[in-house]
Amino acid sequence: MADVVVEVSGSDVRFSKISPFNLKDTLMCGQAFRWTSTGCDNCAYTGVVKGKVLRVRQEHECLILEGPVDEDTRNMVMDYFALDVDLGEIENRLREIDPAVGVAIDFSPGIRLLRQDPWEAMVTFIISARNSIPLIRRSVELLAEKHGDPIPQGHRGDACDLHFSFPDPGVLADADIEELLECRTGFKAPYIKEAAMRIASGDFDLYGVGDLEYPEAKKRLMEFKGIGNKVADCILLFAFGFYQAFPIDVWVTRIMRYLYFDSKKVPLRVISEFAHEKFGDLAGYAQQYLFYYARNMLGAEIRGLE
DNA sequence: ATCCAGGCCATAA
DNA sequence: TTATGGCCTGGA
Repeated sequence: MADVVVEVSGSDVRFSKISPFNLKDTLMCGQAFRWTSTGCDNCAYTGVVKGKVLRVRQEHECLILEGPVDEDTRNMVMDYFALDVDLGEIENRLREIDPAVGVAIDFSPGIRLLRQDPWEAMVTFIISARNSIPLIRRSVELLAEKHGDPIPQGHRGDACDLHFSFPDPGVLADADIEELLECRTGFKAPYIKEAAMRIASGDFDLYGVGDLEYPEAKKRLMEFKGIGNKVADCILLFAFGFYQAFPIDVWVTRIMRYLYFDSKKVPLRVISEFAHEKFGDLAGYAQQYLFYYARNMLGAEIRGLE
């Protein structure tokens, strides 16, 4: 348990004692898709989280939530950034498990795994299949603009541009496939509608997934069309905080083969078992550092690996 | 033009 | 149980 310190300075809220912390990498590493850099010198980020427009920035090793915000929002942000998690200890434990992961951590320390809204994460990562980050971002934004609610910003800073909440399951359940296609969701459109209908009808208790054990939770999610191994792990890791989840995309596949399998072709199942064995309940964090490192550092070197 | 980018599903053996 | 092809989309 981290002993985060919360203090109000002016209208802003400052969260300190959360070192190591890298806001940019945390928001832009591919786990969340509704943040954009704003403000002077792109030093701040604006995003929509659980129906609220947030503006945050980093000062030294602190997270600043720009205000004024009420106490609920403050607590929501603490939970969203999982500030109760002692990331320094996690990074050290991973370094001990394997210095190779330590290299990835040193490349980009302070990536916090967020606790996003499960429904939004579910739709987002269904969309992510066979898709690129810019297109995922656009699809999610289009869904919000066309089906979400405008969020009144009052007198807050950059009020000139309007933001929209992510639409509830009931709203997307009532949307036509054609409307979902207009959000560039492609062949995933029917998957989104079906998921929305099951959740809106109460047929599936999405928010209860967090109370299950990891294997059972994953099994349940994978019963949805459009949710396979990787997408299920993304939802479990980035929304529910199942840190033993280990999403394996092409980049993780490449770096895992490169580091542990002599760059040889290995079934994903083998990589998955290996990761769970080696990293245990820190697999999700290991994945995030390795993924980021693979994409941004080793890109050209391991691209050829399948 | 052709390829491919942070998968999944249906089908086939 | 593992291996293929197709799929929406849009940028390189």
